[in-house]
Amino acid sequence: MIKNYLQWAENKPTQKSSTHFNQKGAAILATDLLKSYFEKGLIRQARNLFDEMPERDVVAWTTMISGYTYCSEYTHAWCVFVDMVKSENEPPNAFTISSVLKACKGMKSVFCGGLVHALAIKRRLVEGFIYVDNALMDIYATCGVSMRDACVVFHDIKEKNVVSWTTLIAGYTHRGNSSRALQIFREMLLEGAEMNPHSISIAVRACASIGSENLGRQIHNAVIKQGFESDLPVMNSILDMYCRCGCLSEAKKYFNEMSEKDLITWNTLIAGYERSDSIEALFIFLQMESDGFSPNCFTFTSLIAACANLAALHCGQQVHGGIFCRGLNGNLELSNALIDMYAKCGNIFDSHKIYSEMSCRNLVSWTSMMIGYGAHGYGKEAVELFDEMVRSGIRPDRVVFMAVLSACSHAGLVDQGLRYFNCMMDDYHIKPNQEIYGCVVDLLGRAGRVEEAYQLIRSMPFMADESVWGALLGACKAHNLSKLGKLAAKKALALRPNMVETYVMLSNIYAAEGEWGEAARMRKMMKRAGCKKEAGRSWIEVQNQVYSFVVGNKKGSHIEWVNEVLELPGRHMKEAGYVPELDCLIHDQEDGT
DNA sequence: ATAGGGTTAG
Repeated sequence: MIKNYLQWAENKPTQKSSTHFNQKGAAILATDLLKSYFEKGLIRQARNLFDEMPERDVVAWTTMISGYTYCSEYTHAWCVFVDMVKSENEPPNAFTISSVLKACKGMKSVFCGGLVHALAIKRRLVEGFIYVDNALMDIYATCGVSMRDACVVFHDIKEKNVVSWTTLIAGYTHRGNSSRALQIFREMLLEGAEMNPHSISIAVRACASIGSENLGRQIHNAVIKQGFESDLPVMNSILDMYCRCGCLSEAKKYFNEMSEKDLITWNTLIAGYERSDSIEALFIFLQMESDGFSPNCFTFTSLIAACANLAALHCGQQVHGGIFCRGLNGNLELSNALIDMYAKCGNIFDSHKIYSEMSCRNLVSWTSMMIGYGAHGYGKEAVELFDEMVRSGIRPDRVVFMAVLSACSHAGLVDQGLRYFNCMMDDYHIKPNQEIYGCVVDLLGRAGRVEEAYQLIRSMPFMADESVWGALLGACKAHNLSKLGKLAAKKALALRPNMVETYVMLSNIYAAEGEWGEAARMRKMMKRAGCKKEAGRSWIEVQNQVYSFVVGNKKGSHIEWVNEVLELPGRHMKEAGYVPELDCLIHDQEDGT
């Protein structure tokens, strides 16, 4: 190996005029070669060369550490650093420290980061060595328990630069504290630090995650003014911001104007459309493929979610096939999306199959499976899964409590559900939000414990919103409690006067009591509030086509045989002795919906 | 000759 590089070195003209190699020149050339080996992914060759080098100076050691890190071999990088410190010949310099800190970040080891920090203090390589200070901030911000240590380092930096600010902002954003991140972004501008593409893209991401369209637009204007429109990460984050703020047509406009696009650009737009127009998301994917891009895990996750939203089982299965072909089926997020898709398409067994074949799971995996079970009426299974999850050492969050509570509600496991509600507050100190209260009201209400549900609302530490009152209203309607029902409906309407369902329900309560005048008055109020009831729409997939239909749908090319299919469950229900309860039907409006 | 922060997935 060493012969190789000497041969190579001899053929390469040196910048220096010296005609022969001294040791120093050879070492420099060896380090050069070391670097280019890593850049080509030739890790083995780099290691052999390093092992054969007679003199290894601090630069060579540092090149090894950053080379391994470049190739994502973080543990190897760390081992080189340990060997270097042990050998005591070449003490690490600021370059070494910042390189090895990046390796610590790759290992997600704040412990190793702390050791390096201690060594850096001992060798007086902190405060004033901006690369070291910024790298320290970065490891504490990304891997620390909180932002505290990162802040301590930040405040001790006398001359902060854009990188210091950006690292701090990114730390808060990635931890989900985007408003703090944006505060710091403002502070940065006030202190006179100039924004650059890096700081802009993280600030825009923060805007996107809290839906701050206003600030997002301001930053977009600044981007145009300063000519950063050609920077891909910047434009991708702006695209994402418009998507998350619900400005899809604008997002598409800027997408079309982009001269250069990468896979992330396409993925961002597909994910944006998936949330509100899943069919369009699938069309954009087809365009993406004809543009020569191949899908990755991110693309597939959005496509699977789109199929889930559309309840398009066949399409979802085809996408699943594509995932398999590319060997992407081990991806955690993708598996989570598949669990959800199969459950939403009515195929709970395939959902469970994906779940059970996963080699590692996160909170989302468990939650998706529980939501699936709950929606299919498998309350007991959801409850068992929840207990198993807690036993396996995963700490539940509000979303998974929501999943298990809603499963209990649908399966009529009232006391079980109430136990989880109390456990959430007492053992995990999670404060219930509107959604959780709504779920518990629903849980009590379905079981006929409507008075208890009302008392729960009265005991809430904040004002119940229209969805909580709506849950109570539903319970009142199911159990014919007209007095409390009227109260719930009025409360809900006071909070959201344009909720059609509430008017219809209230009107129906009056109608059921024979108070036709009041019932008609509600209808008029509803018209005045300018709202119209969306017809309840159902859909069915037959032979790779999704058909949607409403009650009383008569014309259409395919509706006749869809109706035929639909008669089957009706017949089964009749055979089982089911008698429809006619006074529960929502009274039709004049326009026939 | 060796070191930096940014974009997509519930």
